Amino acid sequence: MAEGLRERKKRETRQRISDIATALFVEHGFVTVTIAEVADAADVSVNTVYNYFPAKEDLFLDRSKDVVHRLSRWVRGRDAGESAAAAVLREVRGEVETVSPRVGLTKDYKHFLKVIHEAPTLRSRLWSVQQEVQENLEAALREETGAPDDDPMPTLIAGQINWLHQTVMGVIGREMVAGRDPEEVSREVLLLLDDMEELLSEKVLNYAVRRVE
Amino acid sequence: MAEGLRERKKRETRQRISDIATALFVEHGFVTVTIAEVADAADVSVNTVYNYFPAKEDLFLDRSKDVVHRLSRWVRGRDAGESAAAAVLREVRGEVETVSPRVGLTKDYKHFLKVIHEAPTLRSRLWSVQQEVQENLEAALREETGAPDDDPMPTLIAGQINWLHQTVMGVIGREMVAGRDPEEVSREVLLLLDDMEELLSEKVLNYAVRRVE
DNA sequence: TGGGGTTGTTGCAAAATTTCAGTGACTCTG
DNA sequence: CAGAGTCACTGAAATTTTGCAACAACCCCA
Repeated sequence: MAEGLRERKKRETRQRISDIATALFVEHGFVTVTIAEVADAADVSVNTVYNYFPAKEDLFLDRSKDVVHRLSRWVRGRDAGESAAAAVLREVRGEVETVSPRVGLTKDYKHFLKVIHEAPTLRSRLWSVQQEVQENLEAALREETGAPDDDPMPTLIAGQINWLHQTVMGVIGREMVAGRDPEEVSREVLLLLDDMEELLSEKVLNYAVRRVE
Repeated sequence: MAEGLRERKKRETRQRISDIATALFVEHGFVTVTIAEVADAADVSVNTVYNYFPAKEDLFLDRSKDVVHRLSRWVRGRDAGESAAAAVLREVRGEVETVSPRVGLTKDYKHFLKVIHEAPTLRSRLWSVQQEVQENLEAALREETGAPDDDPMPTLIAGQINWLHQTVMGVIGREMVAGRDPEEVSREVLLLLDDMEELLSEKVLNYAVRRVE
């Protein structure tokens, strides 16, 4: 099962292109940097870039793709006796408390978001990533609870949990772009999370509780 | 204040382009139809099309733009003694009960959604419209309640209400694309709305209640 | 170890989207 | 009615994106 040279090179090339592109975008902006420039800097042809990334936006959002499975992963990993929403709350609080870059609590996240902010097509794509997160979560909930296909509850709960996550990411983004201090934002968001938990109904907070053995 | 010949022609041209484009997209799909074909059919130059619409997607989503103010309008028009969420629930139920095309309960909505479904860039753009709806609602809530800028509550409530709306539109879309009967979907969605109302906390249901004179 | 199939890469070319600067008709003001 | 300004429209160019055929590096198996 050892990975061949071919596959490694492929992965390396892809990563290199994405990294170089991201760096260029952060420095000069998304619209100004052309695909040709990216290809030049990465020392590949333009076609090779398109071989890995369907569109220009994918060059920048490639790393955001791991967020897609975050919520479903957290839910699947919930403790015994813990509900889906409770698990997500716990995990989010953990990330926020530790001022983790994974939730954007880092100085340079600002530059990242700035690129997205000034490129409408990128912003659109980011929202559709959020949508993927929710669809993914819904599937996980349906699987974990064994709810039938016509049961709307997984859809609804996924929406509620996604609201939680999306709002937190949104607020963090807004504050970081404003140049706030990560530690400070962390403290504020923890308070916000308390507010949000209070806004969730008991039905949401008690959905998909993992059976205690 | 009479509208000059210039402005009328302008509006007419814009509308004509959008209409023709939409018809072509519905018939042949979004990717297949080229801007040049749209321009030809509308008897204008390609550049004129771009004069009115910043990007190809805007040709199709132009009519969806009035959805942006829907939630904020409903909230601003809430009855005395009625909360923001209650007003939205009431209005949505009204639209669904009357099997209104405004919420997509119509046979030909299917073709409309099909165009969006098979064009990733269009789908992205649609999500960002939803986002605009929420931002708009948040602003309305902040204005109506007079909440200070650092009060997170309007953001949170807007998110909750937007969840309501977005989920309803999503379910309707899904069912209509599946070829379901509008009347039938209407009945189902009314039940769904009851489920959703039960999932909303009292805090949400009682936010921004209009003072009784 | 060598050959045949697979596959990533590339150059070339074309189609389509999108941007830009100019032009001419219309409008408004004095 | 003269002149300045505005604005829709146009032609040309830049950029993104797709398609195809060729090439070379890698992988697998005899």
